Amino acid sequence: MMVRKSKGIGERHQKILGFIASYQREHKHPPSIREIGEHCDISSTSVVNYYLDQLEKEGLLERDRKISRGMRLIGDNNPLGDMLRVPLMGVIQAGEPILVPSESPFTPEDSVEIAMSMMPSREKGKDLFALQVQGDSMIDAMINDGDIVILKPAQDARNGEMVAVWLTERNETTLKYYYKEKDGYRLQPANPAFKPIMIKKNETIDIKGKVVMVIRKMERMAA
Amino acid sequence: MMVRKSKGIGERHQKILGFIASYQREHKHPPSIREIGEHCDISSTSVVNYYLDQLEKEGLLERDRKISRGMRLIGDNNPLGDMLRVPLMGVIQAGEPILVPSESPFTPEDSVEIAMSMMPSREKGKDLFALQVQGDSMIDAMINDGDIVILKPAQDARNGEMVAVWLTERNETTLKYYYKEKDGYRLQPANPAFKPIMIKKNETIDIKGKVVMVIRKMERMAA
DNA sequence: CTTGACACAGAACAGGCGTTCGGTTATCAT
DNA sequence: ATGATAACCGAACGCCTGTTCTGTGTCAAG
Repeated sequence: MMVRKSKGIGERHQKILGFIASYQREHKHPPSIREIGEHCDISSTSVVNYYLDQLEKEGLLERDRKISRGMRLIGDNNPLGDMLRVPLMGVIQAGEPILVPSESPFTPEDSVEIAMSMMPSREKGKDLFALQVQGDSMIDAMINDGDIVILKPAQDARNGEMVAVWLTERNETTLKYYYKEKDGYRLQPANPAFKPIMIKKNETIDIKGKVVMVIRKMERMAA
Repeated sequence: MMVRKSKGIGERHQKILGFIASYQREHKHPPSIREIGEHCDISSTSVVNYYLDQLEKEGLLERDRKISRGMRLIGDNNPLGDMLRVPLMGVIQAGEPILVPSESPFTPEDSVEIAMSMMPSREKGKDLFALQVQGDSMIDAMINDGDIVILKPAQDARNGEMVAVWLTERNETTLKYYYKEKDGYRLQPANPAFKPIMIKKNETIDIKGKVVMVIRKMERMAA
């Protein structure tokens, strides 16, 4: 028989970690000790328990004693994590006002999953929503056609925050950094190559939300 | 006593769903029927079972019969999901070559969590890595200072793919759309306002990887 | 009033499942 | 050789847990 001298983790440990991960991916709950044994060619539950204890000592696993399937993978092994499901409300484009989920009648055909750990500040509110940018009108905000922007509903903003605004007078939706100034507002593009839009006090701006995150998937591109 | 006429889900159902979600967030495994009962003020396991069956009929829950804690939330209720943990290898900036995780000696001080469902194509390979952009040198790629780019190691690319390249002759790292042409290569910026870089056949380009995704967190901005 | 669906309680049963303990084998340092 | 240690096995014990069955009170329709 194979004998290893108790240092670090061996092939058997790896196999068990891998099995727990794949099992949990499939069933969404951890396996039992006996299930681990079956799939890792260990005929005795006590041996599985033996390995599990070692993995716990190594800090790769945590166990809730006495609780069925009470184990969880730690660190890089853990395939599961908290995530936010953000409803994808539709598209945002220059010519049309964006649709903010005003209370109930929202039907997210699709949704976007974001890892909790990636969320800035503590915008962990459940009222976030996402829009897909259509067209090149947001280039000056460094946002491409097809990008997904995650927004948090808001009516006002603090200086330096990027907001989605509906410019009533200009009949335009845009994403800009917001600055309140003495004679009105300054809407600053993210791209320094573009000039800011100055809004006089008599004009109205309609802040729809704060931009929390921008995601761009690089699928492919037309030639 | 309260009596509801069997249509849809009521307050009790909501409470149970909420408890399962929060329990799973905390323990990383589902609760037992008795645990649900305790926290939802249901004194009999049969009643919990009763509600669980209804939730399953409503399609909000799935159950593995006979299996301890064998339940999972479906759809928007599910707080857990498959995610990829991508190692954050460091920074990418114009003046320096990027460090690609060449096999083993990689020490991801930090990592980035991406929902599996957000991954383009089937780049579900585990060899992805992330870099944080430093400086404004990638503006022409529509990528800001501070953005995080997810890369897939590659030595060559197909037309239309965005790649990270090290331009040996120019001593520069850049992100561009890649096009092979008759007399060399054309590296096209994402921002149409910028001109492409033409690479002659005698110059060498060193493709480091393909850009799979770009993520921008909008924390705040300096005034 | 009767009937029946519905919401719920409680207890008992049976299998699931973690734990424990006595034993066995193989390797290695002394 | 020999004792120590690591890596197993098998079975038994007992709590954990899902399931099932009987029973009760409420409310609305007939």
